[in-house]
Amino acid sequence: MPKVSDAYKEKKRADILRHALACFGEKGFQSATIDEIALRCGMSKGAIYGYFASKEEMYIRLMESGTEEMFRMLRDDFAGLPAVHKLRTLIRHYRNQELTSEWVGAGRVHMEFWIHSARNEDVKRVMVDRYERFVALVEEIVEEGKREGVFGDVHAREMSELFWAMADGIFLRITVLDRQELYEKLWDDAEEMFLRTLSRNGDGAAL
Amino acid sequence: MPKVSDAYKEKKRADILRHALACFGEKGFQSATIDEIALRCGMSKGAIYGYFASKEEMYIRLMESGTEEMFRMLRDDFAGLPAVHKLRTLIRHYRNQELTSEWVGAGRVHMEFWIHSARNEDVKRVMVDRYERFVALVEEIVEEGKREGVFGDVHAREMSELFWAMADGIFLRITVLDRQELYEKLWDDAEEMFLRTLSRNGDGAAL
Amino acid sequence: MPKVSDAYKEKKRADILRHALACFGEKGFQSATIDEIALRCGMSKGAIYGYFASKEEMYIRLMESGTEEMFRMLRDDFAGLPAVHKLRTLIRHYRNQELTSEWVGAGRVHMEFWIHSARNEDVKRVMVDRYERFVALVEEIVEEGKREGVFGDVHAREMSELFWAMADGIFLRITVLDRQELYEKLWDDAEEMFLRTLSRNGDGAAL
Amino acid sequence: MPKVSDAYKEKKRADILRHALACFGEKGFQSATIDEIALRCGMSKGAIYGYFASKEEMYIRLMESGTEEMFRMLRDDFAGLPAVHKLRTLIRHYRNQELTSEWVGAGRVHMEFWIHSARNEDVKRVMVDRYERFVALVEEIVEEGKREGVFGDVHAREMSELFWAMADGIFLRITVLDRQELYEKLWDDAEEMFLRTLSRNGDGAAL
DNA sequence: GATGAATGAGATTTCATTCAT
DNA sequence: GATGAATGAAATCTCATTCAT
Repeated sequence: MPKVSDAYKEKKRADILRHALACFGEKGFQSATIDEIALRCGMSKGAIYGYFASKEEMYIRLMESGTEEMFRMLRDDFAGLPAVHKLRTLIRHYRNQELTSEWVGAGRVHMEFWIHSARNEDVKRVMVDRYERFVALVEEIVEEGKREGVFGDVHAREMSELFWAMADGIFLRITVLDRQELYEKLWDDAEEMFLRTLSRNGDGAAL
Repeated sequence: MPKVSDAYKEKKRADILRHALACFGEKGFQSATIDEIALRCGMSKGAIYGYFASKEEMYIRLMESGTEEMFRMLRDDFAGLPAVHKLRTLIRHYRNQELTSEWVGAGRVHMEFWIHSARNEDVKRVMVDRYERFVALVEEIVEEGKREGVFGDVHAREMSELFWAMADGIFLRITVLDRQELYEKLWDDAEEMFLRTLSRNGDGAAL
Repeated sequence: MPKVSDAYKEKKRADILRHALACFGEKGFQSATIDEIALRCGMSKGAIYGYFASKEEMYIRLMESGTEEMFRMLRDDFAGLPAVHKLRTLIRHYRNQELTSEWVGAGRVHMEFWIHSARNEDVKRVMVDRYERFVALVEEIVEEGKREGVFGDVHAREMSELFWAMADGIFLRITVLDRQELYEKLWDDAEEMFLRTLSRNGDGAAL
Repeated sequence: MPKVSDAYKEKKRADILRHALACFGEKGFQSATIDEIALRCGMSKGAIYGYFASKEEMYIRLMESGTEEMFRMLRDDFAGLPAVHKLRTLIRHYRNQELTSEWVGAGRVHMEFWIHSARNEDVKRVMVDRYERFVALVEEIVEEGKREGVFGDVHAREMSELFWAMADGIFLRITVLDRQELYEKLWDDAEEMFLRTLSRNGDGAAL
């Protein structure tokens, strides 16, 4: 078995992370045990430790992973769109997400990260770095809209922060309530509210 | 014929909860230990168990507590105000909150409740009950504003849900980032955005 | 059971240390397990940790303990004796020690401390402090003998260091070989060799 | 018809042992890991197991090794010398040893052997065999000195045992204290003390 | 009623050894 | 023959909860 390719190892790491995410989603970071993750992976506990130095490291890698592909995907979808449609694309990406148990579980883990990061500098650093990128994404779109003349004279950075606060607030509730129709409505209302606020004359008419 | 009066016991329970909140805020529910809480209370571990059957029960009681006085306080402040000012009062109540470590800690515990409640039916029931009241509060204000003719034809229930999502989103970030000036700006922007969305003609001018 | 006297706790600590010493003696520090110590003590693992923060701490306390009573005992036996007889008393104290398995085990632990202390600063500090006292003891006796005119112009400090090196060397072998008659002979020869070296005219005749 | 010559294998074994010695010296037998040794050797773990059946076996072979060349070297240096000078040569061989970290590390391993051997019959057998040779070496020199008429009527075997006890005692302390000047002084004093004890008239004058 | 010593089930992590490739 | 991924049996330490005093 040894002398495996890097690709194999990378696949294995991703595999473990996938199962770990499921466990963390179901039980929470603290309550999920390595035994359980190993069981789900069909590996021994020791093997897990060959890929990750600690449960904490798995947690952190989990947070880092997925960001890249998410951004790549958005970049593709955004290509050539005006600011308003970029925002709508982003919002609908979330809005149309089906609330599978995997996705809700992942959302819970994501929420837990925020809490956890408040108490752990390593996690915090990763989390803040990651969020800086998300904030920058929307901030740039808003600036773009301002240049295009469709958005009014808003403070792009603050608007972005508010956007993500709203998004996290929606995730937070849905994580518990798990109601698809509420989720969609919240995003629809949020979309309207947010775009109206950004729009030049404040009524969002032209959008 | 109990040795201590019920009032005394109630005071003691509140006392324990206060200290427990501080511990949970600092370390998180799982990491905070009974030993630590007992130490802070200046009581023995055994004594704590005379008031609460388990750590989990303390957690749940904590979630319940505080709501009543919060509502009482708001009811007093709201007396006789038109809907718009009720909302502004509510928002400013949060906005003007100083980010002391106690308050931020309590915020973290609040966030943790949401996560925790997703995985525990007992906690969930309490949490959902509690949130129902908060949602109803803003829902009623919105309905009132509609009757007053200052709010447009919005869906009061959804608006209220969105409001609290936004609020929780703000708390979530601030719980980690702990930046007073960001906190205030987010609330200021949220206030404007939310009231504009509610206002009759959509530009918030009259508000 | 709680609210026990300090004396009770102290007795318990000593009890645990006694059993730990036996385990360490038999298996060595690393191989001895907390489970085993607990079993021998007739306590639970958790109870042990109520008295000592870690296996390492037990080890260190073990090293500290016993020194005091040893010194007290020697001080009593030494009272009023001339330097030569103090030394002879000290040497015979060791020489006449019966090589019970407890004593040999304790000796092994003592030897292990030296090794361990080379690699661990905390242990080293305790060990060096302790040894400084032993070295000072013999150094003072030698100085006393010089003032009495029975010891020649030797370097008291070095002689003391050499004495204890010799002692440790004897313990080291006996710890493995476990032969009472060899042990006694080694001490007899050591006594003669050492006192001859210290004596004024170098032949030890007057001693 | 093996692919590699026996000589190659032997060299490889020696190579591994050399690196293992360094690891054991630094961390101790138990704490040193096979991973670490393999890393240092620039080999895989599996390869190591091709040369030694277990970590324990490496330890034992390590104990055996080195003795032969040490004895050969001494035999050469001793050639034609009278007993007293043989002893002085031996003592100075140690005394002039520079306390490099390798040497001190090796000393620690040597000390650990003693402890370890007390608890493991296999190790003990090897250790006792080895030490029998060292004791015999000095014993023979003492007998030789007695025949030459320069040593008094001492018990050669006991003197030899005492000599090595003293030597080990010195190594034990130096292994921890790591002070070159103390090391040299201890050996100088030991040399004088020991030779005086052996000398015919007990004052070592003629030596 | 209060106390805090004791319990004991588990959690994370380590590592010598094996063996499929 | 070499490799190093995988195993799995420990080992240390934690802590909510109980209950004798």
